[in-house]
Amino acid sequence: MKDCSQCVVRNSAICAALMADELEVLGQLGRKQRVSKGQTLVWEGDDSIIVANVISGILKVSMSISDGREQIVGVVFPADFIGRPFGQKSPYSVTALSDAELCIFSRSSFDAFARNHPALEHKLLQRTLEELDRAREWMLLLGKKTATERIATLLLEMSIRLGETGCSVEQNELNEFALPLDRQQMGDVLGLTIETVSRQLSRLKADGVIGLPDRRMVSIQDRRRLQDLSAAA
Amino acid sequence: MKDCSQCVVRNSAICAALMADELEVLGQLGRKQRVSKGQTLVWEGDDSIIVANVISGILKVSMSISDGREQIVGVVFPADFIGRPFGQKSPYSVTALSDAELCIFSRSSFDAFARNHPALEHKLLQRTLEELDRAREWMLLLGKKTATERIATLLLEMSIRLGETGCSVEQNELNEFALPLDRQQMGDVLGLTIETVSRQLSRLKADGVIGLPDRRMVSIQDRRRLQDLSAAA
DNA sequence: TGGATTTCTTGATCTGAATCAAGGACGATC
DNA sequence: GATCGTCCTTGATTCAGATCAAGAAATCCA
Repeated sequence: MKDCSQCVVRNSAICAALMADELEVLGQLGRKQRVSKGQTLVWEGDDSIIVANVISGILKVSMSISDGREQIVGVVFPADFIGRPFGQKSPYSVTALSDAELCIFSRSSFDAFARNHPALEHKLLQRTLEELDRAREWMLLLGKKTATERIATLLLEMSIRLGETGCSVEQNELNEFALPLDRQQMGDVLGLTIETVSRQLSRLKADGVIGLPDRRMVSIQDRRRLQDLSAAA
Repeated sequence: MKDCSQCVVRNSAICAALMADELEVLGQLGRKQRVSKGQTLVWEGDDSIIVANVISGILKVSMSISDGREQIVGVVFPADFIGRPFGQKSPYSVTALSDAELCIFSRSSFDAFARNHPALEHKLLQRTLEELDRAREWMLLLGKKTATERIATLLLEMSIRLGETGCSVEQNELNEFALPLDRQQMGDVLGLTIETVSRQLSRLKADGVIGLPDRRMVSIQDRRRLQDLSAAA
């Protein structure tokens, strides 16, 4: 890698744990790579060869059953970490939902570097704990929420996560944003079919809770109502 | 704590990362405590005050919606770690499903100790990554599997996790075991109602796939068939 | 510019699991 | 060993969301 110090996610990715000199060493291990929309970086069940930081773009983490049923188990944003460190196999696939830029490491070299840099491992631990919290929150959604509640929860979550800028501190909930997911993918995140997703969105629009300027764009018109509908704890 | 070196989970809990002298220091920070079945140690939304290692017994990790709907998002076994380190609030509750023995630490003192003991944090990271894998596996179950598939998956998972003895290496799948969950709790893990759980179990029994000697006991009579029914990847 | 393709919406119908409603079996207590 | 309370099973019915089936609206590209 040329120059990590100039990286846009330098202060928000796990690299923020490192001093300039350490960062340079890590930089030697990684390479910047562009991936295009639809490309799969890691395949479920394969050996865990690579891990990466996301510089730009959005990716999905998914698991599936042999007959083709697929569940999206995570959506990854810039500054997030992807891949399965410290494990032989990757239990899930990682696929780009948009064109994306990554900073890729071989898992083995990343593992070795991390083991010698406790501050980096600490950041990774914090991120993994947050990811686990999010996964469990989603288990509640998948196990117990109705279709309307699921859609409302997803829209609010997206408005928050898309609003977290690279500058980690600032975070503003967006009231208008482009969904990084198509209808099918929304269904795969929510455990619903594409038709149910479409119907629920139409109803929220008809009720004046949201606007749908075009296929991908959502505007939140009544956030309070959306929050009530989301059945938050 | 009196003597960690004699602890039954000394070599399988995260403490296995520590040398004898470090273990003694950690031991000073913790206290052994018995909790009885039904007792809740951590409440969803409260400040994260304590973390603990499980010495014996089984506990549940759960999240709920204000109207009372509850999802069990984790089942915790001996040698596992509970609580939310490095975070202000606990997003979930932890409740004993059986009488249990714990080795409890105040979160702040545990956090401080862990930050100075990278090997311990590394173990914790590994465990958290495994827990995340399990949570995602369960998201697939909750989002995409049928009632029969869910029950089959749970029975197989229980036969494996209950078969992991304290001596981390050895692990044998049990063909007869006592469920640590009642029917309602099975429903809360699987995103099903108690009636559906009961019906599915009755059907598996009628089909000769399992036996149900009494309320809590399960015997697996045709593991291959149960595996097929579980819709594993 | 105009078809072809993909993606999304809407309607009609079906179905798996939820809900409603009894009973039955077990364990505890006296 | 009768009585109570809890937990579990089974049956009848309902319903939310899946499935099946067209169309409509974007997007692609030739």
